[in-house]
Amino acid sequence: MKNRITLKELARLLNVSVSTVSKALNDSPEISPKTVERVKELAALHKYRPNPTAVNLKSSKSGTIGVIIPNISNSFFANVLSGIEAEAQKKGIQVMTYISNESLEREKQIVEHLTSGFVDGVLIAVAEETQRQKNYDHLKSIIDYNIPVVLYDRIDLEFTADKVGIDDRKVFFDAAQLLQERGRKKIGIATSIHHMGVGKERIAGYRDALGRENPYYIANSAKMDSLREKVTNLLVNEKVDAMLCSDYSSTLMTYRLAYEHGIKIPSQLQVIGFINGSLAGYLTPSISYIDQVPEVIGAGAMEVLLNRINGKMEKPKIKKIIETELIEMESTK
Amino acid sequence: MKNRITLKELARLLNVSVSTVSKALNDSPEISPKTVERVKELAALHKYRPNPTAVNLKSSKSGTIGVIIPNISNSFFANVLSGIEAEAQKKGIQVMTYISNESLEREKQIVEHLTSGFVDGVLIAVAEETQRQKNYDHLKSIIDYNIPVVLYDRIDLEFTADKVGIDDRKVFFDAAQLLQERGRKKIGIATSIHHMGVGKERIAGYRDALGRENPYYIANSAKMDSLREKVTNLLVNEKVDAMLCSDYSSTLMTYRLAYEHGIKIPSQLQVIGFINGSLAGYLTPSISYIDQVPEVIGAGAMEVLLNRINGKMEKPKIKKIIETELIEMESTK
DNA sequence: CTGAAAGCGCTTACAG
DNA sequence: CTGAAAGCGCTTACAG
Repeated sequence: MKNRITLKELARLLNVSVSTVSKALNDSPEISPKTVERVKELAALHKYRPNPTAVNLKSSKSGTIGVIIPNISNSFFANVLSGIEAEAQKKGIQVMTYISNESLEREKQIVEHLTSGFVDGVLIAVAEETQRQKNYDHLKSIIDYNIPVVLYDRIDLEFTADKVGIDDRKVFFDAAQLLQERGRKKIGIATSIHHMGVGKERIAGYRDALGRENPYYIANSAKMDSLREKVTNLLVNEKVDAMLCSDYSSTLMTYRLAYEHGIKIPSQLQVIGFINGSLAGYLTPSISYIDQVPEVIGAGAMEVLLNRINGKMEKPKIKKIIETELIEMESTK
Repeated sequence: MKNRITLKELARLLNVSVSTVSKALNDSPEISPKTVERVKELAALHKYRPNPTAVNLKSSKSGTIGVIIPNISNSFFANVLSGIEAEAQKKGIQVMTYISNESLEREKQIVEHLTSGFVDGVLIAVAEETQRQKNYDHLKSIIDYNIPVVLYDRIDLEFTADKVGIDDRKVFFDAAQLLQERGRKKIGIATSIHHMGVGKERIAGYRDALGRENPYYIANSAKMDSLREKVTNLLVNEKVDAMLCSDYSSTLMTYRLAYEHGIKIPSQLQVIGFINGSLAGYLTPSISYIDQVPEVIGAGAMEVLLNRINGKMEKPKIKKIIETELIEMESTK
């Protein structure tokens, strides 16, 4: 058992005061070069590292941020976390991870924790239930405690905070247009997130592209059974010739249903999905997808948060839009 | 701006000492019921919560554990994290997440951080590079600092610590046997993790099942291009009639290559993969897979770690094996 | 250039 | 039953 050495112990061994040791290690100009050298040498020998808890207590900073993730099974969020963590590592920040599982109750508990002083800032994608109920009081309480909050990805909601995400409306507008350019006449949309802000924006983008004269084909449900039914209806009865899928589940389900009903992709049905790149290329056929660049969103959110923490930003909240890319693969060719 | 209220402030408002307030809030029998009530009332009014950093400093515990994840894009690890986080939440423990990206260098940096006193314990799945180089010195250093370490999932390596994972050898033995029972004669294996302990065990299980008399068909490479070539060779030239895939990438790649070469699943080729359940059912055809119950592994590892931290376990290190299940779907029927 | 003192927000052994 | 004091491991304004 190695016991971590403290300043006090170092001071005793060197026959100087604790203050001197502390200053020497922090390169204070007050201390003579000779002493600095002696101190640093011994510190290195004993592999001294300051106790982070003590430093935090003094500075009333924790060097830690909290990240709230709605659903880690969704690889999009896993990759956002990856971007956050990479950026944190560069800046020497620790990341506390919390998973809300889309639950308002759980989100409240997490926030309760966070406001007790664990973290210097919070990154959050608001849970589905929270958005459905439009209950943002707990989020306000974070801000009341003077802890900066940045919303990532799920940014289309009526809550004032810094936001980092994509332009959901434009992305879907562009995607629908691409399908039109490919000669598709009956374009449907599948979504399990239509009751969330981002979901609504995506549908709005789809409508914008189709225009008033064309009928809309919308399969929307957060319940998988019901979504399955609605998508099947679009594919089999309405015989749409293209599908736009707004999220991971609806993308995979659309693919699966086309397979089950013997509908050929892309000849009979073109598909654009929201799915991560590594999976997109493996699907059969490979699927055209919108690369949401999750790592970039994560890193961007982290950057905004750090600027906010360090007081480097103007008062008004900002909205940072990350550019996405539509990657064409077999499903639209 | 709400400033967090402190014990001192509370004491001032109540005209008692800080000690009294502290004891009252901690239900010390020393304090009169009346005082306890007064104190608690005011504390509740001001939503007092103890500063965790100060409490940590006193107790020299952080109530935090560190989790090192090799690769978060792999949904298996994302789900393990989910299990860890859920268990942590129950026990009131915070989780610091670190992603090694399979890099030894990064893993060393993370450990450097962890040993400076941030955490009470560490959960780790050792990075690929680390295992390849068998360089475990940094892990030993965690233990030297008296911080308990539990290895999860990647447990077949020569490093003594508590371990929680699955019986990789048996799982693959059983899977290969199932394919034999289904009448398959030429069973191949695809793996991108053959140089890791778990990968070796899986191949060993496959060999055990085939026995000495049958030829082995092994496609192994950590490089995707090279793996693609080797799997193609098994499928097209060797004409294997079943494939066992040891990990996420090799599973998806095998499926994709069968599709590209017009090989029908399951009639011409039966496949068993390592992939998460939600994806397995959506693939076309749906794929039989080994459910590694990642959440259970995460929760189990957390439990062992907490017991270790609280000194509730005997000296010798333990190995906890989690039961898996083979879920049959269309690809083996 | 060095050190004693105060303090970050708590807990707890000790005295009264 | 209450409070003063010491201490967890640091930093820093102040004195010398």
